[in-house]
Amino acid sequence: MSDVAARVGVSRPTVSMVMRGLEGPSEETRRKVLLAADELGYAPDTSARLLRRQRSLQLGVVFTMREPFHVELVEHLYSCAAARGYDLALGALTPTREQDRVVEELVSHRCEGLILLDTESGTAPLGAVAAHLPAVQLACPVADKSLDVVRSDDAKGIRQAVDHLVELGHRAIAHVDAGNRPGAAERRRGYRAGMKRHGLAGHADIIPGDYTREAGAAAAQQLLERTGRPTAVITANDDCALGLIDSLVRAGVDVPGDLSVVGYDDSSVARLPFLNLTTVRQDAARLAELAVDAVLDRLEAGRTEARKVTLAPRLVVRGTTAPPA
Amino acid sequence: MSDVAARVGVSRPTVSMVMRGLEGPSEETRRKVLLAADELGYAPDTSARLLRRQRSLQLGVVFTMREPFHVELVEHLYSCAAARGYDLALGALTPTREQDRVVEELVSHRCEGLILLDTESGTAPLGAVAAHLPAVQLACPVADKSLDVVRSDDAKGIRQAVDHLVELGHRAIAHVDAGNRPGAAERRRGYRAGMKRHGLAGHADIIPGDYTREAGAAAAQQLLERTGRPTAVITANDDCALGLIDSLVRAGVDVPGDLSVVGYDDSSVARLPFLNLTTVRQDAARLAELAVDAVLDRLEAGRTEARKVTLAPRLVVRGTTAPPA
DNA sequence: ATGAAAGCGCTAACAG
DNA sequence: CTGTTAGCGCTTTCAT
Repeated sequence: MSDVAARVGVSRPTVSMVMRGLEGPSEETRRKVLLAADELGYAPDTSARLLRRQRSLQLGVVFTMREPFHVELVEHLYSCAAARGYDLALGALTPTREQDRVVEELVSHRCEGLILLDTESGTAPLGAVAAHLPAVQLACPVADKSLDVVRSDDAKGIRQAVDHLVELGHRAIAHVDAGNRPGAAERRRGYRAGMKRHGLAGHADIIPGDYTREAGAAAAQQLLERTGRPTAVITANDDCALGLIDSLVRAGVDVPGDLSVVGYDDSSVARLPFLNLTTVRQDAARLAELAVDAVLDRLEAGRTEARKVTLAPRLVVRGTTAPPA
Repeated sequence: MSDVAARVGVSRPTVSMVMRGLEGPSEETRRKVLLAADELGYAPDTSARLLRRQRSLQLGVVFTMREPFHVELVEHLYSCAAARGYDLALGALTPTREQDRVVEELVSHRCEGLILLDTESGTAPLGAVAAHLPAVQLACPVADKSLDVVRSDDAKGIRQAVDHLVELGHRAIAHVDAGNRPGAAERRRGYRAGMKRHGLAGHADIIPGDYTREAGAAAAQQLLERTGRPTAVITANDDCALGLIDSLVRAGVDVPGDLSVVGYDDSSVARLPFLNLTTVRQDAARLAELAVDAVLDRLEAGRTEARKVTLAPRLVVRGTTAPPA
C-alpha cells in the first residue's frame, strides 16, 4: 500500500479511502490510485484490515462436501451472508479433518460466528466454543442447550411420509435409518411415532443405513434377500433413496409398482427427471436465512438466550409412491 | 493474549511460545499458560500471527462443490497441503459468486498460491493474478501459457474408451459432451481422434450435454426418441453417465445388453455397486499431490517457468460395457 | 481534501 | 528461561 501511495504521491490513508470507495479523495486522485494499484497488482490485505477494525465479518461454516443437501445449504448461506455484509469461511470435514480441528481453525481465523451443518455426536467442546462465539446448529437437532438450532421438524416430516403411505393403503412400511449420524435419531423417532399412530407399531421395521447411496444399495440388497418384503420404504435421505431404488430397479423390482419409496430433504437428486422422487421437502433457502439471522442477532443485537427454530417440512408427492400391488 | 499473560504473570512472548509449542518455557509455565488460555477461551489470532510473519501458509482453492470429482480432489488437496505445512482457503463458485470475485477474495486474504479446479472459459484476469501469485490449473487444460497445469491426458483417456468399445465390436459409438465447460473440448477431440483412428469418423455422433446427471438424463431422452440408436456411448463424466443409464434402464433399455456406456473420472459414483460403471480413471490423489507440488515449488524453490504435467489416465472396465447385441 | 501518528494482536531479535 | 522493544499493513482520529 505504501508502494501505491508513493507511486501516486499521496499518503496511505488516501489510498485506503480510495480502495474502500469512501467519499473524500478527488476524482483525479481516485483514478490515479486505482491505476497504480492495478499496475502493482495491489489488493488490500483483508486480515490486516480486519485486525485493525477488530471485525472479521466472517461466519465460519462447518460442513461435509459429500452431502448434496448441505452443499445446497452452503450455497444459500453464501448469499444470505453476503446480503448482510458478511463473508463465509468454509471449514470442510474430511476423512483427515475431524470437527474439533476444523472448529479450532475457524475460531483462530476469528470468524465472528459459527454455523454447524454436521455435528458429530458427543461434542463436548462445542459448548465451550459457543460460550465465546455465536453458534447455530443448522438442519439437525443437537442436545446442547446453549446452542441455537435452526432445523426442520424431521419427526413430523417422517410422520407425514408415513401418513401418505398409509393413505395409499400400505401397512408394511420399513425405514432405512442413518444409524447414529446427526439427525438420524429424530427421523427414526418420527417413523416409530407415525407407525404407532396408525396402529402399525407391530409392522415397524428399521433397516440400518446411512445418508449415502452406498447405504441405500446395501439396504436394497438386504431387502432382496428377504422372504417377506415391505410394500413401502422411507429412507434416511434422498441419496439413500437413490441408491436403494437404483439397486432395486436393476434387480427387476418395479418402483412404485412393487415397492413405494419416500426420500428426505428434497435435494437436487429428488428432482432428477428419471428419479422423480416422492420426498419430504426442507426449505434450504429459508433454513439458511434463519441460521444467518440467528448468528447475526446474537452478534449485532446481543441476544444471549438460546433460540430454537423449527420449520414445518412438507411432503412432496412425485412418482415413487403408489398404492401397494 | 495479554489477558492470559497477565493472569499467569508472564510476558506476551512467553505465552506466544507456549501456544506455538516451542522449546523454552518451563513445564510449569507451559501448564499454567495452557490452563489460563482454556479458561479464558483464548486461541491465537491467525491473521495477526501471519501478518507479523508475512506468511499466510494458505493455498486458495477455487472449485465447485457440485462436482463430486472436484470434491474428492479438494479432500486430497487438504491432506497434501497439510503434509507440507499449509492450509487450504476454500473459495466455492456458486450461482451468486463467479470466478473473478472468488479469486479476488482469496487474494485479498493473502493466500500464497492458487489452485483452480473449474476455470470458466475466457479468463483474462487470471493471467494477471498468476503474474503475482503461483497458480495451477488442476484437472482441466487451459489456454493461458503462464499458468501451471496438472491434469490427465483426457484425449488419450477417451481414445482408450473408444479402443475398448471397438475391441468389443462396437462401431456406432456416440459421445455426450459437456459443451463449452472446462475440459470438454479436449474430451471431444479425443473422441473424434479415437473414432478416426478406427476408420469410424463417419459414425462420429456428438450429443450435446454437460457434467451433470440432468444432462445425462436429457441425452437419454434424445436417444430414446431416435430411430437408429448407437450401440455404445461415452459420456463427459461419471455423473452424466449415471443420469443417462438411470434414464435408459427405466425406459427398458438394458445396459450393457442393448447399449454400452463408459464414464469419465472414476469418481465415487462409478464404484457404486448398482452402477458398477466402466470408466476412465483419473488419479485424484496423485493429481492433488502434483498440484500442491507445483505451487510450493514456485513458492519455495522460486521456479518461474510454467510447468505442464500430464498424467496418463487408465480405463477401468466394470459392468456397463459388453459386446453389441 | 489530505497528512501524521497511534495501535489492532502477534512474533523476531535482542537483553537480561 | 523470561522480558523489552519494534513493526507487520491497515484504519481511525485528529490536525492541517
